[in-house]
Amino acid sequence: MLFLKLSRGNVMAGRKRKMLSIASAPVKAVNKHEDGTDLEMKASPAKLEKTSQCEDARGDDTERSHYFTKNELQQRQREDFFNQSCISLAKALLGKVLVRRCADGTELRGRIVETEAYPGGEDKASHSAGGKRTARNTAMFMKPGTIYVYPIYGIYLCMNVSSEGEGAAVLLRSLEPLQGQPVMRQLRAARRKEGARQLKDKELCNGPSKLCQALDIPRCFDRRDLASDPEVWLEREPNTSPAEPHDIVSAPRIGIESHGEWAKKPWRFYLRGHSCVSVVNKEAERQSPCGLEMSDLAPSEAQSDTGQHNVKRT
DNA sequence: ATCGGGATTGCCT
DNA sequence: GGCAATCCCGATG
Repeated sequence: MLFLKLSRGNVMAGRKRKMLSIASAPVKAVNKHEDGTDLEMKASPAKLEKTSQCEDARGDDTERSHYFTKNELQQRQREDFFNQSCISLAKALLGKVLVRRCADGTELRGRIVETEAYPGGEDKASHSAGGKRTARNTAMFMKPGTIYVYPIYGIYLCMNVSSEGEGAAVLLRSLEPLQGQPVMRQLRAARRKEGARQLKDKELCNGPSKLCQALDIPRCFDRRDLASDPEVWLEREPNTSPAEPHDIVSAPRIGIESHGEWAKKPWRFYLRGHSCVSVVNKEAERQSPCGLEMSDLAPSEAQSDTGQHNVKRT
């Protein structure tokens, strides 16, 4: 197999991470409140540094190479992709695949099916409203493609990708699981009541904090570069075309009701009819074009959903 | 130093 | 559909 050498974590770095991982791992492989994710959430900063996923694979110059396969280089989204306006990027991300390479080499993949644009500036709903820059939201002001991870409600995380524009970023809201579903299910189950029913595939990543759990995205990924990081990146699927406008529903963003007129901006985007979307907005779907002319629909159909589920785009 | 709220989720009725 | 969980961050004094 052809390997191309770039700068970032090599084999030795990987081994070192794995050993540290074992050293800090709980005795039971998967135990509620003792898995790595939980540890990450509750650990003090000093303790946090010892978890494998939070060890900075970029820190040590002597262990700083990573071998990307030719395939990886062809499909990985490079930095110019992220350099577009916030709303444009939010739509362009739909259909792209988020990849997470875990410390043990396991790769988890999910297709992005729902996003929200937070352009910043006047937008009161954004963490960067009014150009406000804080320790938390610094990543929103960094170069397009920078990951912004923030904690919410004390117990969850949300992942964003910065775009062009001061303080602008796109929230990732839902993924369609493509690879590593058993691992995702394990990561998600660790936070749930013992003995709870098994989650369906479409429930693994259908929410902003769910996808962070399922892909093991920790807080310390904040400010990393999605275009060059060895542990997380974005791919386009081969032989697929971008989502057509009629495949994309735009609706008001979720959970920001208190922000008045800004809550009404239709800056949530999702793939029409996709079963992994977290919240379907029938009103918005009725209003936006959907490929079929309204005159093609019987009156009863025009008022209900289109019957599409799990739409697979070509 | 203290205080209030949050780009959510899961469980319960 | 209601509501508790849970804590970091930013605002305020």
